[in-house]
Amino acid sequence: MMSTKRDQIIETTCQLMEMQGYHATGLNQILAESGAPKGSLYYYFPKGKEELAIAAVEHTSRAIQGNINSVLTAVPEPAAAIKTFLTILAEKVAESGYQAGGPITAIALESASTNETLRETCHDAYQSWQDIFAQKLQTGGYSAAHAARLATLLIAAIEGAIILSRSARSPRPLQDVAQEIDLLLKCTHSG
Amino acid sequence: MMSTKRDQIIETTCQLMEMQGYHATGLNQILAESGAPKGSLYYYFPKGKEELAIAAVEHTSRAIQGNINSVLTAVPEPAAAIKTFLTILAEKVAESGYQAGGPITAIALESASTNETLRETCHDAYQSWQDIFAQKLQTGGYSAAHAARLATLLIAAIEGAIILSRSARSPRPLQDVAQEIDLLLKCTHSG
DNA sequence: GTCTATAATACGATAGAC
DNA sequence: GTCTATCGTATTATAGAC
Repeated sequence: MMSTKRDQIIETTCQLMEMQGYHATGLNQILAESGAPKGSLYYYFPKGKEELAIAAVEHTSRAIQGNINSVLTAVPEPAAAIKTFLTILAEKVAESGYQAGGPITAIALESASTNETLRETCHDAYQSWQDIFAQKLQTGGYSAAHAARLATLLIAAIEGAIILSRSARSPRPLQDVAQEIDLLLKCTHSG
Repeated sequence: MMSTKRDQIIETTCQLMEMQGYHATGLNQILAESGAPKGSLYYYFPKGKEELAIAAVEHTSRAIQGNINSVLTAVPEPAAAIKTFLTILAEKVAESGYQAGGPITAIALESASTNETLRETCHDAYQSWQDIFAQKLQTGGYSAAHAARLATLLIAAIEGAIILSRSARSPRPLQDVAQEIDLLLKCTHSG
């Protein structure tokens, strides 16, 4: 059977690392908030904190893939679909009290120069999201190369705007980015 | 006299937090690499790690303000100036072995939900860079409001692209973002 | 499989000699 | 002002009962 306690530990890890980052989040804190004892943690994740963080990144990556897919399939036109996605994202971040944004960016930054395994796991997550956006943009008439570049800008702008909105405690950066991205997509349509 | 040892401590802090983030960087490591003893650190920064991190963020903020200003004053046309800035940035990040990118983003993420003082210090840094870009864009014919939105996108895209390039260990994300931003600025020129 | 107690180590911060 | 030794408390990880 699929262990529910394992999932609880992973989700708690996601929440805490989202707010505090990788190194600031202690195993004891994860255990306390998830209600699991230390023995369980090392039973499910024998390699300890790194293995747990990898599971958290992969869990978040899949969840966001689902979010992106559901919006992009619901709205046919690429520019409108991306605008919708960004609008929803801005609302989610604001509603969370500017704590949402996912644990991946924090983990990516803290591990980029110090932990190859975590770095690659984060890179894979970004790549998976970019691929989804790039494929959608191609249906709007962009070449494969141009769609890939636009998707990269999109991921970069989203990650950056989340950081700016959290630092400013304001939805404005996310909203401004949404508006300018929309402008870019309309300008370069089938370019 | 202006203490050189104080500056050494600050610069070492910038370098280490740039690679590892705030919580992963220990005071002992900063002391070891800067050659300063623990007593000196608490003499110059009586409030400890937080005060030191604030000094590091402000130091980096001013340095980057200088970088932006020097490029934007050297190149008259806004779109060309921004393209030049992004190209230089991509080279710097690659040359550093994908370790550069500044300590601010890592500190911003780790402190956004847990430390108001650090959060505001990071926000001020982002705001100062945005203001410089926005002012330059206004000279290119954009309205104040549109210039501000574009500058926000610019900062967001740059911060995000640095994270993507570091995670991918490739200059491509930064280069792709530079190209698409250039396209956007040419599309919407005096729009 | 599940849990507790504890080991080994690193942290930030402080006290006090010089 | 400059430095060292140390305190108290976190951390990750492990050992071993049940």
